[in-house]
Amino acid sequence: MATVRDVAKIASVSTSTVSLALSGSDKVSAKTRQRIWDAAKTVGYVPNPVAQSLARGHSDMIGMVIGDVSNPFIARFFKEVERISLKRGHMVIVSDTDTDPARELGILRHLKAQHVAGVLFTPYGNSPEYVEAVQEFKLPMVVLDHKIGPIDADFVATDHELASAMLTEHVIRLGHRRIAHIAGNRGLYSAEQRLAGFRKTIAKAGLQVDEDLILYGEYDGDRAYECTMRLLTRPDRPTAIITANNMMGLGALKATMDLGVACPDEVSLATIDDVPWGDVIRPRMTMAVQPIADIARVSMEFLLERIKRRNELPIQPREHLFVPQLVIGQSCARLG
Amino acid sequence: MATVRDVAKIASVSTSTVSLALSGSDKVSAKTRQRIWDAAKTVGYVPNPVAQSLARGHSDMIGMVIGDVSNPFIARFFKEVERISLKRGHMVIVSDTDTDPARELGILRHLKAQHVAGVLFTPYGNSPEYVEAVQEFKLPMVVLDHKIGPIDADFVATDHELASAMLTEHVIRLGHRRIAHIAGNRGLYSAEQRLAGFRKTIAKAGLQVDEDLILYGEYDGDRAYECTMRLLTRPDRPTAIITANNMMGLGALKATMDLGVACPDEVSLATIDDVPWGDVIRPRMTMAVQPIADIARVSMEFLLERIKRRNELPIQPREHLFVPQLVIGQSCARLG
DNA sequence: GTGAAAGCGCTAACAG
DNA sequence: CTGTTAGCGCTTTCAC
Repeated sequence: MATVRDVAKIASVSTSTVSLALSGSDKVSAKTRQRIWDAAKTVGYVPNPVAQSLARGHSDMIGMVIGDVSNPFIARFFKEVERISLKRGHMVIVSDTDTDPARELGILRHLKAQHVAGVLFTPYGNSPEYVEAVQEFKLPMVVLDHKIGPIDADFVATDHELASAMLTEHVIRLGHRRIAHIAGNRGLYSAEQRLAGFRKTIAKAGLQVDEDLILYGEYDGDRAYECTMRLLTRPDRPTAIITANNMMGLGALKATMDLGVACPDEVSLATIDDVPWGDVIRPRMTMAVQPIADIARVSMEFLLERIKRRNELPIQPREHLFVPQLVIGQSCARLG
Repeated sequence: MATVRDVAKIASVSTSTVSLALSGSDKVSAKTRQRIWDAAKTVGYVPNPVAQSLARGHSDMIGMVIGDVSNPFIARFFKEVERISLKRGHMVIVSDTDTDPARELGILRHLKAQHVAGVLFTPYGNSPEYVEAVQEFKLPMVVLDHKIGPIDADFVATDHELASAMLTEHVIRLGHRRIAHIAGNRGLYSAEQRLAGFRKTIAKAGLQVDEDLILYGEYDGDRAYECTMRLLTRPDRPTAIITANNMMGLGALKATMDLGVACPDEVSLATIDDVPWGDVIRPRMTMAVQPIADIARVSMEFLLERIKRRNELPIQPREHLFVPQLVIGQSCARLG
């Protein structure tokens, strides 16, 4: 492996000049720079990122801390992030935490030790201690989906409240009055926001929110299956169910299938998030789809900006919310 | 951030002793070791992995180069690998290459520059130059799924030939005679192996292999959709189709749905790999499921072993094949 | 058993 | 503009 010294020798300059030249500094004359560039090429010099990290105090890696990659929504998000990162010269270290706040903190500690350049983070905790612990890392950070804080980080997400409002409005306009909501994790920002969108839309339509029709499914397919079973076996069962994410949407659908309750004839279903393999799932789900590529793009924009300015004073936290797209399927029927 | 020097000072020893003690060497007396351990604890010392990497010449990161995380099979595999890695003190850098051999080589180069401890690699190339390039990295490596070589790496996979043989045997026993196979990427080890299993089983049953019923779907849902459309619109269409992976299985299923050809009444479908969200997909697919956790466990075992022995002479390449599990669904009907 | 010293490969003041 | 000089934090012979 060729080192800066080898290049320096060949180009007859010092190592520091090599370093400067290769990092594209204009403090090196164009001709020396070219000479150095050529020298580097002939010896096949490739900078050692580990040494760079040590000397600079930070690496060029980006950490990504997520809840569950096996959710296709998240997997696709990761792919986008990686594509962008690589193009900008960053590798990404993903860590799947199974939505466990303790693991998240552990991973963050590891990433901090690795001196990563920055972190894309989907937090699942929200206790004051947790938030403080996150803040303490003082890493360039963009928080996704679940706003916590106040912390020194940007926030990017879909407009959760809007997403569920869109779906709720849709089923109300189809004539539904008894509408249930299977929410995410109790207390989690996105879950409560989505629930709020549901409530407000129901209220706005002059309807009464039936608290018994609101269940927490923890963003988990199996839990949503259970919730749906409870809902569908009630004497006064709802005519429509809105689930707060894709896994829960499928869990709910499975419950209707197992129970033999026809969807959409007997119960309408609508969900936030794109449904994986929606093509072969019948009925086709009506859903509020999050713009994955856009979210990834803006998140990375924010993060790279923060990385660039890492030595400046704390940057004013920015926030960007995206409007989901309402995709009409065959899972909602007109009522009455 | 506390450094070895801080610890050394407090424990009144030299930095080298600290280093030795903390790495659990028995060249340090038990009492000094304890003293150092205490000192480290009081100053909150955490070793800097970047500095360790530079000094040692390799980091404690493990690279994972895969084709497509958005395939749930791969996502789950990643989760297993990460869980094991973390437990053993390794972080993992995943890279999704979209099955592009050129990108794979690029990623491998990056990982090499990062001096990762080792790599888990699913290669999609197979040209001699490609194989040589891979070999040149001389990284502790475990190759998954697609055997290439000969190279100095272990190989772990499901017994591809067996997987398709199991499915083929199954449909033959159900009375099918005109059986089609939608294979993976032409020339790719796993694809050809799976195809071979198909051929051999057909032949063994005394049937004729109809070459027109073998199509390459490139492990891609959309391509498999196209292949299935071709197959189902033939005058002498097959009564059963075996697909070489989950995405293609779903692609085929979608084609039957779109075409209105009833599965399994008019055509039977069976696939290798677990089908994501199989619970809500009707009919339930008959499939040969790969033991993900086992594959992950053995891969990591092999890799960690190679990492440990990284300074010894080339290790005899090992190989481990797993037997898939045949899961009977409702997608295959008895014929005649 | 423990310490001194020499790096790993690169960066970044600070001179010149 | 370019070179000198210190490190970044840790590991690892090699003496003692």
